[in-house]
Amino acid sequence: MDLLADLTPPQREAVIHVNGPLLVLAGAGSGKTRVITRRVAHLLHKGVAPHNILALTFTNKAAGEMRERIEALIPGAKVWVGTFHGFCARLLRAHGSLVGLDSSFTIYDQADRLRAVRDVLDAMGVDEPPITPEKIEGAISRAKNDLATPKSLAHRARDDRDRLVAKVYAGYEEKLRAASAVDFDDLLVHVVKILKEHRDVRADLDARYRYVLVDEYQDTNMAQYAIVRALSVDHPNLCVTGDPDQSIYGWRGANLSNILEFEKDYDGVKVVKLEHNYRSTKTILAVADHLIQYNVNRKPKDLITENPSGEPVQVTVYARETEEAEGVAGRIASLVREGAYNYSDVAVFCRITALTRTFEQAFRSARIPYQIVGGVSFYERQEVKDVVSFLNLINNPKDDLALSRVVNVPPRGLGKTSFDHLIAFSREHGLPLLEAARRAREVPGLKEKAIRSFLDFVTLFDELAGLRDHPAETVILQTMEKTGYRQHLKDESRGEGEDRLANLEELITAAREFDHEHPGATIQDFLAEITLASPVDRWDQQTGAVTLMTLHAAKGLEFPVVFIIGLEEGLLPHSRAFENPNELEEERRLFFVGITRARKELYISRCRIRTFRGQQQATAQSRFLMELPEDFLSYDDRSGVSAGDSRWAQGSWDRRPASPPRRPPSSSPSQPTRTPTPSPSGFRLTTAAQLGGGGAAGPMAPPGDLDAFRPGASVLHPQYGLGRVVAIEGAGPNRKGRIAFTLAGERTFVLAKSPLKVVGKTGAGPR
DNA sequence: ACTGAACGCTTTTTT
DNA sequence: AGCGTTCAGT
Repeated sequence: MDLLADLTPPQREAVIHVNGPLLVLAGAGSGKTRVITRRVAHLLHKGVAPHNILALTFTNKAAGEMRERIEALIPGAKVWVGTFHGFCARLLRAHGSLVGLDSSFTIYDQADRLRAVRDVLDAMGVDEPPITPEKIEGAISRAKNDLATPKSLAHRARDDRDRLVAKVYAGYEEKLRAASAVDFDDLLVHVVKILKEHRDVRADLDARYRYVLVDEYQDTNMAQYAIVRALSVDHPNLCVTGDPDQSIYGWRGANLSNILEFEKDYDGVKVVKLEHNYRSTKTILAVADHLIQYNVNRKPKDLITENPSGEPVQVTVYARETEEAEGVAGRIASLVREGAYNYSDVAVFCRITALTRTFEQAFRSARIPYQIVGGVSFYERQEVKDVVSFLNLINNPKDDLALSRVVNVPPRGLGKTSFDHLIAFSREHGLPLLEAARRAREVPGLKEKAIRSFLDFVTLFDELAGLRDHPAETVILQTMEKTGYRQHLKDESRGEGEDRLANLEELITAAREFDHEHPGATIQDFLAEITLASPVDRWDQQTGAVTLMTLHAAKGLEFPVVFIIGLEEGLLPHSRAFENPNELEEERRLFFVGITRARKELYISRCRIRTFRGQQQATAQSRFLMELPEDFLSYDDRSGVSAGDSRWAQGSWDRRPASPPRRPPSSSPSQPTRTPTPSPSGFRLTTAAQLGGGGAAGPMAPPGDLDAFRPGASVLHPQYGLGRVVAIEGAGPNRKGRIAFTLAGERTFVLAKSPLKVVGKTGAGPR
């Protein structure tokens, strides 16, 4: 076929570019994937050898898609397409020894790393860390993404917490090294180290991967940048594609300047801009474009489409989240009933996974087929993890974390005490736990019964370890039999055992498929595959079901009909982003990504009351709602509070910023981004209890002045100064208010007992 | 050593 | 609210 015939001039430019660095700035829906795959095909046509091409993506799903499309253009092309992490894992199997890594290293997932951090804290004798293990783990991860070592971290530590983090980081590294394990970040970091310290290896790889392509370049972090950079020194035929407006992984260390500075970084960069959108209606695009212009830190970009105008974007307000879910379900049902769409044409996006639960229920009772992407991954389920841990131990006998997980599964009488003795012994002799268990007789303090159990375990292990080089399916089946795990689940008194066995059956199926697709592969390969798999990878557009996923997971996908739910302050934008303008802009980009997934119809909703962590809370509408262009919206308040009073129904839209968003870059602090959030106007009933029909038990609350504290209201505190009500928690006289102070951050007060004064209502009231 | 109960914390997002 | 971790009882 002619690779160029159906391309626009800019697309063609990108496709036919062969040598030298190339930056493709691709707006949402501009046919980016198509351009990349065509370019690969073009390179191959020009005589570039397939093994000289390396295409890197962020998710396996994106990689799979790209591989498929290249395969369709050039059947049998052996181009390496994969994720950064997968690529690095493979590289480390071959070159890991350069950084002291066995080729059989284990890859730790998030749960493993947390476990490891806890163990280190334990070993350090820190009973009550001043920061949570999660935070420490996060700090370590961030450090790694920035290529910081424990030493450099210790060096720039400012306070005790920093020092603790640095110390735990050091202990953590040592623990992983001893266990011959790497975490997700290490996969990248170790490769960076190799590339930096071994010029010959770097040069070889640079020459080998003569043509490198990186997708979603705006989401690369320092480590990923360093890898790409090192592979493009002698042969800078690097093609990166991305869209700064779709950068949504800053929290994970993504560095936007990688893409913004690309032109300065490489010599003679060719830049191609793809601004033509082939996906969405004019209306949807206008809404997205209008919104994203509120970002100050941004390069202007046009989004053009010749698609039809389409329907207005519908914004709906519901009373509470159950109604939001039912409303969406009802809408989907009628869309499908009318025959315009299939279930698989529809997606529902939310900011956080926790919100999917309500929708699950609503879909179930409306008999709408759905699939949830994200949440607890299949491979994180306990029973799956147990079996997988055993596989990990077989593959890497030094993996202490894996051993501690399975040594007493099913229960064989090894409790904490015995295990502690074993740990002490292993520490003293510098042995992996498995070796310590082998010498259980020498371990001081062990009871005869425990000794025997440990030895039995080792015998069992040895037996299974003999299967190391067998196909994954065989090893799993044998493990389940010989350990008695299958029997153990069968015996489980409650019905849960059935489900768990079913999950393990699924694991076996996955292994069988893997064995089939990768003849000659070992459990090591299987383990790497499943550890690096993400929930999104299992998602399938063609299942005839509505898709329910987070906004993050939605990147790179498209659907004819999209619902974005929970447009509330604290949710989107997420409360953790409130204080940081950059994070706030990232939230806006996240919303932007969601909007631009939609091809034909877009529905946006929020509710006035949301139950979160068991608490009912009145919500404030998202500030982003006011940044959408009114002309392209149709607004529907179904929360009931406005019934019969049209003034209220319009209210929410009275408070939008009067000025158009296109503004000089140096606009005053009163620019739209900083506009204080209006309260949910038209919301006469202030507390959750009142709106819910006074459902809360207890004495009637004397409404009094407390009702003046509504989300959005401005308040004054004698000490903390000016603030804004973010949320009201609970109802009645003891209700609490969460106040975001301009200077003092967020604090919570029992309103009746606080010296807070309402000084003004930002929200629209009846005039 | 194992079981059930209280406790406390949380995840925003993911390779 | 739900979950996992820790605690108390047998």
